[in-house]
Amino acid sequence: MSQRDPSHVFDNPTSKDEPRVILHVDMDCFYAACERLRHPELEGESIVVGMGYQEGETSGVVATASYEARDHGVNSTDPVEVAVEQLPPVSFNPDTEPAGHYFPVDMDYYKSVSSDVKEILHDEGETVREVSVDEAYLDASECVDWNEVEEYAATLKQRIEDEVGIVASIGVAPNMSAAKVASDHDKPDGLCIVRPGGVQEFFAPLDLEEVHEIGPETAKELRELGIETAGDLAEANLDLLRERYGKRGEKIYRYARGEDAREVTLSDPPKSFLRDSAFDDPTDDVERQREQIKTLAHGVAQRAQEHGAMYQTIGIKVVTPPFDISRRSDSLSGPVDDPDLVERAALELLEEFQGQEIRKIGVFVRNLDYSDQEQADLGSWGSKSEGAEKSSDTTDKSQTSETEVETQSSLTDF
DNA sequence: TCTGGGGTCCTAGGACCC
DNA sequence: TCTGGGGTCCTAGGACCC
Repeated sequence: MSQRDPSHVFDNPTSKDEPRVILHVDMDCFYAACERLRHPELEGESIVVGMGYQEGETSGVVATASYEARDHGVNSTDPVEVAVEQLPPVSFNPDTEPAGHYFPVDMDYYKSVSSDVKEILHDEGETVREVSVDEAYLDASECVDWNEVEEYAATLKQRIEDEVGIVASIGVAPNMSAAKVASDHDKPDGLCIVRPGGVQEFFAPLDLEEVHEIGPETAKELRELGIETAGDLAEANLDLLRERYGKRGEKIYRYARGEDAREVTLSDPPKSFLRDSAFDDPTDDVERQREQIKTLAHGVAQRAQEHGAMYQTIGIKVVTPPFDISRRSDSLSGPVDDPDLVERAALELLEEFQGQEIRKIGVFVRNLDYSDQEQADLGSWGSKSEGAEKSSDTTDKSQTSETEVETQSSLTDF
């Protein structure tokens, strides 16, 4: 874009006559495909990858099920306990039929496979936005014409299969939202092209949930208003949608009409980090809760460190039965990198939940800072600390260590 | 089927400042 | 002492995505 003719400098780059060529690349059953990649003997077999699952146990939920496993009734987010009833693990009894091969999630490995794929994408496209480990957008407007799109996308798909060994579904459209829906449309092993003139027609018959950013809640509400399909939504009253859903109302309206002006940009650095984990059973045991918090606090601090991020806000997420999510957080006067402080702060925030049964617990940091400026003075930590010292906390950074000692005691005294 | 471990954005309301 | 209108920052919760 920097090469544009200077006389066009006042043009809106998104409203140029030439429709953009946007691809959405989505790997099929990615975790299962990765396991198959390193276990080629499992070709054609049912594979289930479980989060929180451990060999020989039935804890956790299904992260990904291969299509063979889906044919036996195993789906994403099913508890492993339920999945094994449909499809017993081979390890339980090698003679049962049908049977599935169960694996715990191995993110490091999946990330390494993913980066091989992303390398090809960067090689083929101009701008690549990596959305998650198994998904990315490409803007190919400058390197391909709409009448060569099919060949371009097919080549990309083939390269991924040949060079990495896994199958991706690709959607091509003049904007991101349509490309995303298209990649899903012919899964698995899909290649779906929605040409500039055909976007509205493509969207009209779709189910509400297929529109980006419409989940079960919104879909239910919309149906109560008599809106059943994307086509209905495209013709709904925009003012009413705005009134009811704010900015999102307009977004889903535009998406349903096949309109999306977002540009494909490089991914932003993370804005928050979270480590959370569920108890096997909800527990009100304070010691267990505190131990969990300590582990998670150091885990999240380490993750921030690995990303070179300092944090200004520390918080906890608490899930109590049936599934009520609460968050509590506190902010500092400036960004820090201090795992022990994360632990102390998280433990203090946990006190509010004393005596309550907790099903799941997490520690997060937010308000990230990726520059390596000096750590902020810690003296003003916590909105609950007495206001008296507040006036002294902006002055001299050389006093940090002294102030930190004070802070430490104020955090443990309650 | 009650629910794993990550993330994002938006909104509402309170505190505080001028 | 009572008061208006506006801005900014922060927290908490909801909904969504993978």
